[in-house]
This record gives sequence, structure tokens and C-alpha cells, in this order.
Amino acid sequence: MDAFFAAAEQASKPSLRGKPVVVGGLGPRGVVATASYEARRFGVHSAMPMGQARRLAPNAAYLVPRFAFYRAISGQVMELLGRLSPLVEPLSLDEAFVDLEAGGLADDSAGARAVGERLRAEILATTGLTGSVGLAGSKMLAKIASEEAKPDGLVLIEPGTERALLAPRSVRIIPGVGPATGDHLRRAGITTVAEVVEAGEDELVRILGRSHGASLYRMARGHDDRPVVAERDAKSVSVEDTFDIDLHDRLRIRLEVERLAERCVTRLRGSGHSGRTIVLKVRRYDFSTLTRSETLRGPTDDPLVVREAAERLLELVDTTGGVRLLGVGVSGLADYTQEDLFAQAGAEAGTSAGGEAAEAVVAEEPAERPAVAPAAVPPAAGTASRRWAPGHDVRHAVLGAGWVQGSGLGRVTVRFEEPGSTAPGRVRTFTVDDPELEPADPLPLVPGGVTGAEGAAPVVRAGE
DNA sequence: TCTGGGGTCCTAGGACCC
DNA sequence: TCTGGGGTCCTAGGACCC
Repeated sequence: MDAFFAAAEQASKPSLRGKPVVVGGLGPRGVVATASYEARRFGVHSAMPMGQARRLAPNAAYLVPRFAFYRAISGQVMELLGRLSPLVEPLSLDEAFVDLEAGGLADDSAGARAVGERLRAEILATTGLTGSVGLAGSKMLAKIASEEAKPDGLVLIEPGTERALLAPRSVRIIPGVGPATGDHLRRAGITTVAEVVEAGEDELVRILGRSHGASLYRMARGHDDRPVVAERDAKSVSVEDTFDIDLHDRLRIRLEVERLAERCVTRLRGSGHSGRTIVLKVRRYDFSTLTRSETLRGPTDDPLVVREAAERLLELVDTTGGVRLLGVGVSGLADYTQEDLFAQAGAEAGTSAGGEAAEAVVAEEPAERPAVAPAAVPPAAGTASRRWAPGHDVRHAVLGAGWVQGSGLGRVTVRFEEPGSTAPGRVRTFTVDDPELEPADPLPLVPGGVTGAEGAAPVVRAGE
């Protein structure tokens, strides 16, 4: 999908179409998740600090992400991909590999191209958004092709042309070659893919290590035989928070670690897992980051066990000077059903057994859904800024559907328009406690489409 | 207004075992 | 005959991806 989060917001808010839109964290330490193509023209891009983005594009619209909404759209797209082949490997909400050979739909370039163009049309028709397609004989090349195809395009790499196509390009186009590897190679005089091939495998292994060197050498020559894998088991679950202001108070730090442990276990259980290794992550005031971990005798999903392990790990960390981020994770995952015989035995009192929660999740999945959509009830709700986050949908008893343009000083500004509107809507300001104004579910981008309120988002993910 | 959050994979050293 | 070789697990850190 092209500039997915930003494009979804533009589709749902007619006044933003054709305008620079930036989606990301709006707090003092936020970063850009997605910039619309209009915003990219100002130099704004993913992972950029929000403050920098605001300096570059002061007149852009700045919105917080609405994951439940994006997830619903993503589900529609993935469903279309599933019709092409049983082998679909999602990489994220907005990207996936499809093995067309396994689907039996395309046996030559012309056939593949036709399938790709049909898919793009279907994506547009069902979601109202554009996607780009890369077609090639391997995952690496398909990925490169799809990057070239953006936005709103299709690129096919004809078999036999791979090496000539890659040779003059920067090594950075090869997936897995990031800033650090790029620097390493540049210091060795290697900047293009052709130079990677010239260097030879031994030299690359010397520079980058066994695994990375060997795989880069293969990729540079256009070789990539990694299969498309439909279902991959999760290996870890983690949650982390960056605080607007560094934490100094040891008791507060401890409290936050406890909260994170609870959230982590909720997600762990929701995914149907237990785990053996507990990881505490601490980012200090100076951005230095460390992890401490502890492996239990057996897997657990007990909140108390995880919390106490995280607290023990915190005791190992010096936090003088302040802490900007804390995180808690669990790895070494086991299927829930295998039970956590060892760890559980130590702390059985007081906490509910795992099996009950697993059944509850399964039972909730079919049709029983809360009356209010997850997105409308953020955890620890109550502050005005959360209730009226920029970009979120609202409904006014008299004026109808709209979205929050901004809020502060006890007021919230709303633009009244819907995805189907042809002209930008009117703007009105209310007090934050106006009884006629309520948070609302997203509206479908396409008539009859899904919205994220009743879509594919499982109950267990409501925390986002 | 300088740096999110959720992941995956790899490396390297030490403990431990046969 | 002062010191082999291989394997696994654990811990910590780093690169990378979206």
C-alpha cells in the first residue's frame, strides 16, 4: 500500500486530499510513522522526529495513528491476496509476499502482469486506496520491484535481466543492507551492487561476517531462494513506553515496570502463548539502551511471575540520571496449551489459571463484541487529549460525523465531513465536555466497506 | 521539540556437558 | 605429558525492517 496510514487518513477526510499529511506520535518525543507523498516533498519521512517534521512542513496535518482502522483495511487487502494463492506472507499491515506459482494463476510474465494489474484494481475498488505491485522470481527482487513501482504502479522484473538491473544500483537497495552495513561497505570501497559482486564472497564475509556476508553476495548476484512462508510462529511479545519526560523516581520507575509487565502478559495471553524468558529494556537519558533477561525453569503466562521477574531485573539496572524508555518482553514462547508446569507451581495463589483466559479469548471471537469499538476506549482514558486525539472520528448529535482537528485549553475543534464528501466540511469548536459530542467509529472509505469497528480486529488487541 | 513501537535475525562469550 | 573438540543454552548487544 502506498503511504498507507497517511493515505487511509486522506481517504477518510476529504479536506486532507492532496495536502501534506503526517501520521505519528504527537507527543514531545514522537516520530513520523508515515508521511503522505505531499509531505515527502517537504523532506518529511518515516522515523523522523516529529519536531523536525513540523519545522519542514509547518502547514501539514498532523494526526495520531488509528491502528484498528488500518488493520481493518489491511484485512481486506490480505483477503484479496488470499484469492491469488494459498501462500501469502504478510510483512506488516501494508505489505505481503504472494507466491503466484503456488496459486497457479500466472505461468509467464504476461500472465503475472495481468494478475498484478487486476489485483491493483481490486484493491482500489474495495478499499479506495492505491497499492503497488512488484513481480519477480524471488522475494528480494519482488520487493525491489514494488519499491520502484510506488506510488500506484506495477513493475515486473523480467527473468534474465536481474543482474544487469541491480549492478549499477546502490548496495542500499538490497533488503537487509541498512545504514551500518552501508557504511561498512563504503569504507571498504564498495558502494554499488556491481562492486559487491566484484569483491567476492570471501571479502564480504571478512567485512560483514559469515551469515551476512554470504547472503549479501548471493543477493547481489540476484540469487534468493527463500520460500514464501504463510504462517510464522511468533517468537516474542513485548511492550515498551517512551515517557514525555525522563523518569527519575525509583518508585515511579518500578510502578511503570509493573504496568508494562501486566500489559505484556495481556498480549501474551491474547496471542495464545506462554514464555520462558523475561526481558527488561531500559533506555537512559542519554539514549544508551540496555536489556537484562532471566530465563525461568518453564514457560509462564502468570502476571505475577512475569512482574516479579521484571522487578528483579530492574534491581540490576542503575537508573541514576533518568530513564526515557522502559520495556518488558517475553520470549522463548510455547503454545498456550502446553502449559507452564514449572513456573506456575511457584506462584499459583491468587492469579487465575491460564486455561480460563484462553477459552475466554476463543469464546469472544465469533460474534460477541463490545458495544463500543476498542479504539474509542483507550487504556487509562480520561484526559482530554486522549479522548479528542487529532484525527479521531466523532459524532455530534446535531451536526453529524466529523473528526478532531485539534484540542487544547478545554476546547476541541471538529471538521464535519465524511469519506464520501466531495467538498471540505465546515469547522466548529466545542468545549471538551460538550454533551452533544462523542467519539465515534471510523466510517467506511468505500460504500459497503469495513471500518475497523466491526472488522477483522480481534478483541484481544483492543489495547492498541 | 533529537531520536516510537513491535518485531526478527545474528554474533560472541561463558557455562556446562560429554 | 598443564589442557581437545564439539554441542547447547543463556545473556547482551546490535543491525535491520515496517
